[in-house]
Amino acid sequence: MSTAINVRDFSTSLARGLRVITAFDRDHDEMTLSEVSRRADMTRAAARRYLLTLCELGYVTGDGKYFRLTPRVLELGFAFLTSMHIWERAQPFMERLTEQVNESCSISVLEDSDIVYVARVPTKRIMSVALGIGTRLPAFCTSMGRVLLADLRPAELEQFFVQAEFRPLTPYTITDPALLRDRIAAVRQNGYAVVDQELEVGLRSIAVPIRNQAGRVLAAMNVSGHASRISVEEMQQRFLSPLLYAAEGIRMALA
Amino acid sequence: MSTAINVRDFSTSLARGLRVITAFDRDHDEMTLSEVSRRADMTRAAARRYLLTLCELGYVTGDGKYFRLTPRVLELGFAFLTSMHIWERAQPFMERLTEQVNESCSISVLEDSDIVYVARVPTKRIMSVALGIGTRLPAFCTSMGRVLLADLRPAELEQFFVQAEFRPLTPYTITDPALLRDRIAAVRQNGYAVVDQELEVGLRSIAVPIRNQAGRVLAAMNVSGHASRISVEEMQQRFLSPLLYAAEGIRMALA
DNA sequence: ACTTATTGTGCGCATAACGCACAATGATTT
DNA sequence: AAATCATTGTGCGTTATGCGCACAATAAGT
Repeated sequence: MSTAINVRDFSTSLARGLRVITAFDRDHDEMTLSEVSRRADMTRAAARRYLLTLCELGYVTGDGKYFRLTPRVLELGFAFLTSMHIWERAQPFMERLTEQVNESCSISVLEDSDIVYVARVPTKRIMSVALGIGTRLPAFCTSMGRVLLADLRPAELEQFFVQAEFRPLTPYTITDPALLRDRIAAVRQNGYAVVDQELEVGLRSIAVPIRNQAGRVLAAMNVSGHASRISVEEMQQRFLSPLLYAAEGIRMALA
Repeated sequence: MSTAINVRDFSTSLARGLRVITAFDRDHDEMTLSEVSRRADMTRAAARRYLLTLCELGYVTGDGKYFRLTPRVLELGFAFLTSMHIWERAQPFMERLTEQVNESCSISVLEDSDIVYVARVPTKRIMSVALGIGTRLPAFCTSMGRVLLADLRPAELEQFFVQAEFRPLTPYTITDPALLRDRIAAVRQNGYAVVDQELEVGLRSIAVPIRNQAGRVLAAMNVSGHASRISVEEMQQRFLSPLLYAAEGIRMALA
């Protein structure tokens, strides 16, 4: 996030209104006025005005007691997704790769200390969309995350180590900062990353960078599979070349 | 949209701030301050304050000249998507149906005069997510739309005919209101809808309702295919039973 | 170097949005 | 049925938020 802006340039009403939208989630898909005011941390009267405003604009609907979001809020996020149309060009390369290796394939970008999925081609097993585009995962223990971290400038990488939390997600998760730095340095050296069951037991993945013409890393692309089906060695031997080949194709397609 | 609210309950700052977000789209994924102020229809100073506020909150980023949305705006839309988790339970039925009929399958709800996709299982040909959840299509010329319209109460249906525009999308699109009413009545009678190339030349689809325990229609589910591969008669003979069967399974799963 | 376009920003001003408090309504308990 | 409790609706006085202007600074184009 940028350095704090001049307080007179900050719109508290917009910020509070957005807090009302984000007060809704999976476990609070419908809420009363009082619930919204508690979760959004504002008075009932303020919450009421924002809810009525969002109703008027079509983003929220109410039945006299409960409020809920409408599909129209997707437009707010879609404004971002449609701006990500660049990755549509990656689609054919990812589909071909998925057919070749018979595993899922994803592309993500780095945001704060997370990766965010911007494209995905699953294997035949179909996933719901909520697990696709927009998904955030911690960068430190994902193969795509390590690829993206490896391309950060030294000051950026320092900032990452200052703000990220390295909570173990499995018994295999590397959380020691010194060891993480070593892994990231190795990725910088090797040009790819393999992560073995650090995010989720049973999940292995290998990732490579997608670069622009100037050589700077735009995104990372991975292929992932189940530990029961593929070893780390097999993953490197079978997947690295097709991944690099697909990344090169994408690089040229984006030019 | 609800009747207009008391002007003192309406937050113009929130409304304007949201206009800034929706000023971004596929063709305007990055914009200067002046472009944003033109597209959001506000002064440069106002646009600037909202952009700085959105930067501070992490929804927008800027490089000193161009502003662009960040993946964080997906959270605004995801607040809705995660509230749609109910349809995750439909997923297994849809997957089975897709395997059975070898065509794409979707579920949608009605909003204003459009349908909005809330679940989708494509065939082996993978689609990018932007064409999935959240997609809006006109209700009047889609099979799912006609199913949903058929369940509207008379006053609601009248409201629909008042506000919707029936623009022809193909030479086959039915736009005559009287004929549309007949089709909707037939759907009410038959319990399903077939639409043949009215939305898109070459596209045929058949849809059935998904009802709750009280019998009210919650959503519609369809299977669609290409006119070159399947006739209308075949669609009815081969797809109607599996569709009804899957809808019944979903109804019981949602109970 | 000059011109044009765009951006940054301080500031006076008007009103948008604030929270309070009380009435109304609905749900729960006795 | 009555009492109690919780929640919601809303008018209103107050003030701080957000407004647009205008001018300086910067960038781009000729």
